[in-house]
Amino acid sequence: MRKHTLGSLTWIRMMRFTNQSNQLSNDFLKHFDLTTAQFDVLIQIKTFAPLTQSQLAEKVTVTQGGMSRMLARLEKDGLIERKQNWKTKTISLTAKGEQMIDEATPSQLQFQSSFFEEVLTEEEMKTLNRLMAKLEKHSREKKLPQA
Amino acid sequence: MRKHTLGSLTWIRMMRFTNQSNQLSNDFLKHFDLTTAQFDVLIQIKTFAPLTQSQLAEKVTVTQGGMSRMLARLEKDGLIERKQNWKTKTISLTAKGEQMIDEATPSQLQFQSSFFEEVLTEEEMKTLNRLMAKLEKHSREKKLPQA
DNA sequence: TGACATCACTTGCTTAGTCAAGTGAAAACG
DNA sequence: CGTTTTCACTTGACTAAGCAAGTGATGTCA
Repeated sequence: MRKHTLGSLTWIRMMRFTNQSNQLSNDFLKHFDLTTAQFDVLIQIKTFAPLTQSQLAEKVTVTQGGMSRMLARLEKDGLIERKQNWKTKTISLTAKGEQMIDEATPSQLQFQSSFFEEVLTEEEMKTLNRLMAKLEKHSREKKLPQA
Repeated sequence: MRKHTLGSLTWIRMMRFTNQSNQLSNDFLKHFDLTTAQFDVLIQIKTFAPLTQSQLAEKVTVTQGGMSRMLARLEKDGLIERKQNWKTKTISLTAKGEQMIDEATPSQLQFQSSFFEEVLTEEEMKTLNRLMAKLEKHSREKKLPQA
């Protein structure tokens, strides 16, 4: 028992790390009345608007149902608008949403980076980024049925 | 705008990757009627029992409230037992829980490893593990008030 | 034109987790 | 002995997400 392979060890560590840093991030974003998940969605909208819910869901790797609820909350808070447009709903930021994300972005990106910059060397960060790119791509492909 | 630093890019990638692989893991564990979160908790109990709820919560980086609920579910499913023991509750696996975790562990660890082994070289995996160890330790320290 | 299929989104039910207020037993103080 | 603190845990209200069934508008085909 306990065949803790290198991979499973790394996996646990990564889970714990993302968990911790996500909580810290939520904490940090409280100034702006945002959560990490909301920030992520808003930044995608800002960057890629106009787009539909399904496109957005795909970008942040969430199900359509999850996205539907998330957007309902953001709409209730007045950060985004959804317009029924032919068969789909087109999503865009409201002025308030725009302002919010612009305000939060610089410090939030800085905050995210700090998790890495405070412990790793420039070289290590590049390596890590490269490895994560590989891993992410692979898991994404694995997720798709059999495309 | 869009000062996407190296760190923030890496962060997003890691988030997406853990998200994806977590879902795949949940999918995989469905054979055993378990979720990733439950598997994680059970394995900790198996390894460190007997222990209290707060100790367990600390190990899997969850709040006490979260742990209370998690254990309530596991108890309802008959996988663990909680005994009021002086002031604290002592947690242990039932026979059913023990059997479940023993059955699931080898393939689940193998599955977790596969995310890495299928894309990275031995050398890269070692590097990644080392970097994650650093990062995890750091974020853990950051999380504690000011200890 | 009417029956059916498809598509984009919503919703009920569930797991998982957060925070903060609440509870109940034991300890410590006076 | 009674009051107050402390501790370990629970619980209510909430965000976030998954799956699967449901809805409603649009397209297709006989």
